[in-house]
Order: sequence, then C-alpha cells, then structure tokens
Amino acid sequence: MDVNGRGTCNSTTPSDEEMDLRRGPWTVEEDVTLMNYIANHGEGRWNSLARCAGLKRTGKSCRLRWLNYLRPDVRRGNITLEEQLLILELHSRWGNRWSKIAQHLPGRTDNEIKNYWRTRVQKHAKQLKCDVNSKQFKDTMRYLWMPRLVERIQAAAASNGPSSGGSTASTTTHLLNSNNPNLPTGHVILPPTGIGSNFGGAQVNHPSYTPENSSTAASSDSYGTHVSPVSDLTDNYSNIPVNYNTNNPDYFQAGQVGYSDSLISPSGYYNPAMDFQSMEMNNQWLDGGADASDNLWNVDDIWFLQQQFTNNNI
DNA sequence: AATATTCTCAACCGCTTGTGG
DNA sequence: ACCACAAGCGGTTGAGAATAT
Repeated sequence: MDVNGRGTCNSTTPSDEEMDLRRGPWTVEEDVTLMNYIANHGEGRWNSLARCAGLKRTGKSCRLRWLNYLRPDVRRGNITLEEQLLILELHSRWGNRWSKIAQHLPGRTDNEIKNYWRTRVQKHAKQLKCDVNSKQFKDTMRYLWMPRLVERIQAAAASNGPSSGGSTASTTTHLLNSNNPNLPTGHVILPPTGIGSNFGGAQVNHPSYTPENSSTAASSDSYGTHVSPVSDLTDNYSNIPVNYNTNNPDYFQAGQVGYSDSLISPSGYYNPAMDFQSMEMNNQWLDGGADASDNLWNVDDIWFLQQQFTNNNI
C-alpha cells in the first residue's frame, strides 16, 4: 500500500458507492495508512485526506480516528482522581461542553470525558434515583463527591510521600488553585477550611464561582446544550452571613460568594425519591461493590446526608 | 459451564458553525 | 447576501468484554 497518498491525488469526488466506503472498527492497516499520511502531509482537509491516502473512509471518520485514538499525545488509561475532580468541576461550570472540558485535560479527548460522564457519573445519579441534571444531584456532587475526591487525592499524596510523582498534595492544590493553567482564570475551589453552604441548615459559601463566572455559567451555549445553572446557586445570596454548623467542616472556605441554597432548601429541592434506605440496600454504596475509584461515598457520608435531610424535612 | 445482564468505549449520526467563493 | 463545503460538536448506538446468576 502506498502510504504516501499515491503522489498525485485525484481531486474528483466519487460517490459513496464508487468509494465503497468502509464503516465500523478500524484495522491496523488503516491506522498505519492514516498515521503515515498525516506524518507526511499533516492533518486537515479530511475528506481529501481520506481520498488521497487511499482510505475507504469518510473524512469525518478519519478525523475522529486521528483525534480520539491515533494522535501521539492521546492519553489512555484510567481517569485519575485529579482528572475526575477536574471533570466534575468543569462540568458544573460548563455543562456538556465536552470539547471545552477536554481542553483542560491534556491528552484526554472529548469522547473519553463524555463516556466517563455517562458511564460513571450518570450511573451514580441513577443509583440515587435522581436526575443527573437536577440541582439535588449537582449539590451532592459538589458537597460530597468532590470533597471526597480531594480527600482521597490528599490521602494518596500522604501515603505516597512528598517526593513521589503523580497524586501529591501539591498537585491537588495546583489543580484546585486559581493559578492552575488548566483551569479558567478566577477559578478558586476547595480551600482547606470552613464550609459555608446551607447544606442542611449549615450555610456553605459556594466555593467555585464568582459573580462574573456565574453569569457565564448561566447562559446557554450556541448548541442549545444544557448548561449547569450554577449561577442559580450564587445569585441573590451574596450578603448572607456565614453560619456554619455542620459536622463536616473541612471542605469549603468561607469567602467568595455567599451561598445559602441547598439540597433541602425551603424552595423544595429535596426529593423524597432520594431514598437513603434504598441506597443502603444497594451495597455498592457501602461496601465497595462498585469500582473503588467510583465508591466515593462511605457510610459517614450517607449518614451525614440522612441527618441533613431529616433535620430539614421536619 | 452456560446464559443473561451490565458495562465500556469506539464509532457513527445529525446538527451547527466557520469559511471561502 | 447567499450558497456550498469542511470542520467541529454533542448525542447516541452497538459490539465486545466483564460480571452476575
């Protein structure tokens, strides 16, 4: 096979029938052909690239294969805890803007992040019997899941020691810090002390969003994609005093924007369908039945949620 | 061991946006 | 301003793998 695109490329556009276009999984030969062609000619102009390379594929298919699989800087393997945290955080800002989120996770593709969200995050929402786009679930992510991830990252860092690579406390801090180049500017989340939100009577200052970014988060994008109404959490609450009194003080710092809305706010976000009895029945939540990397909540978390829900539902 | 069910992820599809004539 | 085409994006599907029964 001439991997150099046969020298001169026929510029006519044969029909699909003439091309006898292939579909489905790529073969090793096709991968090699595509990689060699791009190595010699660069990427772009995907339709003509496919034709000139002698690939019986659509340009779209070639582009996707290259971007999601063959590109040398594509990172494969499990999503790390830090990456999970970043995905959750960025999704809370931008919604299903997978490509935009992927830009902040070097080597990860939008497809991979999208798959992660669907298979892991939506699975948890399903297990909780609530909608993944519900405020209830988003708050649960923000005030339980994400802090839990931070804990685990820091625990891993502590056990690995400061000199080890990968997940270190400084890495975590870096990821969460506004100086992190992977994060949008002005981004500050999960400082070490203080919790402000009214999470079950305890007010929690929203950790992640400033008034300026909340306005952008609230807007819908040009695709009409749902964007997390994060600003709903911050709007109108900037003057509410901190009144932290939960037994879970370590996750969010007072400051930034006051935030008093909650899972169980008087506005009625508590959903009785979020049934912790059933959660307990589902031992995945309690005994590690799920993959360890997914099992972000433990008995204490669930007890905490139950207490908060109970106290505020009287 | 056989079968059913669930999970994962690569690939496709349809739509929107960008660009050049 | 309009059209055609390419590129990009997010949603969805389906085959194979993994796990449960």
